[in-house]
Amino acid sequence: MSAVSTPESRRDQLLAIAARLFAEKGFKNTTVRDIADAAGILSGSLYHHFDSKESMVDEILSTFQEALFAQYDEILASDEDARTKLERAVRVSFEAIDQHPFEVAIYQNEADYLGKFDRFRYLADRNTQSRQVWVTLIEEGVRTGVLRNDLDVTLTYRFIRDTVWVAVRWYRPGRGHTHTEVADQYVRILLDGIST
Amino acid sequence: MSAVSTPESRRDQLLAIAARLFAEKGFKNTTVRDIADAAGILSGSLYHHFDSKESMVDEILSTFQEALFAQYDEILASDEDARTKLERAVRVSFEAIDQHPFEVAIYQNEADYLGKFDRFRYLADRNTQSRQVWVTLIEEGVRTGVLRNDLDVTLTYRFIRDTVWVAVRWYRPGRGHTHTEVADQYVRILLDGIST
DNA sequence: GTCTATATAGTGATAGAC
DNA sequence: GTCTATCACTATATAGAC
Repeated sequence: MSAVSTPESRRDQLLAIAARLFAEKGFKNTTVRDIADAAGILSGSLYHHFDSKESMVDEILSTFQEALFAQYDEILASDEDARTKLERAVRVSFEAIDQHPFEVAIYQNEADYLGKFDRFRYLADRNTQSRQVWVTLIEEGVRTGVLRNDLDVTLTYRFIRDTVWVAVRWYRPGRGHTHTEVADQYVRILLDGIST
Repeated sequence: MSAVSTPESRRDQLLAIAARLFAEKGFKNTTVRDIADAAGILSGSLYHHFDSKESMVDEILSTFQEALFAQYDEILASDEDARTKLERAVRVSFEAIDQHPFEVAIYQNEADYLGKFDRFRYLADRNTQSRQVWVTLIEEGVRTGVLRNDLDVTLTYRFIRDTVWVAVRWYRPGRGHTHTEVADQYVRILLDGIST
């Protein structure tokens, strides 16, 4: 069992199945029986692996976010110019949509609602952290003169954040454009606009 | 069915309450008891006004979409230049977010899932119609030289559509910016980009 | 137009056998 | 690791009284 080829544990298989269903139908619309059916077992058997349905979505979201924010931290800490860092942050996000579409979709669709409960408080915290990442990069860009100085920073932050993540609604890995091509176009529009 | 000047019917009051809850908590997360509680009645009493919870969201969405698409049709039919029409379409959308935030939020959050059921097939039809509106305007812009001719039309359509509607996630009427100010900034970024 | 009372079905979760 | 069997609870919806 080498590190690279270790077969996915049963637990991880079940989590992957649940993630797909949560993303496609929504957390509340997905029953534990749906998950068990898709896995070819009975619903009671799921509770050998997980405490609750809530635990499943919790593990899916927290695992994904940990990996994503490690990437943002790396970019923030780098000594590249602001425009490059902003571009990299956008590209990392599109890569996440490509490689973890279900996790991104679940976060986009459920975080607002789930974040209200104590157990999912970390979702709101991550949201704040994400805001800091983007705002830092935008302010640095304005300060160093690579971005327009008449930008409303908060509005621009929301524009970028939403613009990037909302692509999870239509982007499908391996269909049409690659995530790199999509990121190219998005960065181009974002930086230079669509007009002549 | 009520005339323009008559006070809001009980039915409309209940629909407004349901719309707020569906937008805030999601359709599935909102129970008929939640709606009845918020209205100060018991859940059974709701069924004097509506067939089902599904009928409620159906009426909310179809009524809203009818009004919205009438506005798009008017823009498409006008003889202004492509850039003006595109701007107007963006502004009409932000106005909808301002005046019907709950309806827009419900559509954004639930249309993908609901659209799979026969009863809500019109949601998918409206989606196609919306695509035609934006693509028509973009292609006219490229043809008349007011938009860059290296744009991927489909990608640009998705960019604009998503960019506009996703604002419903954070925009709150009467707080911070007006919908006109937000539209100004969005149009500016969309057309000219954020870089110097 | 609302309430009382209740039918009916679904849904998350548990205990113990295999 | 999964199944059998089932519990407790929640949810939509109905019928008839007021």
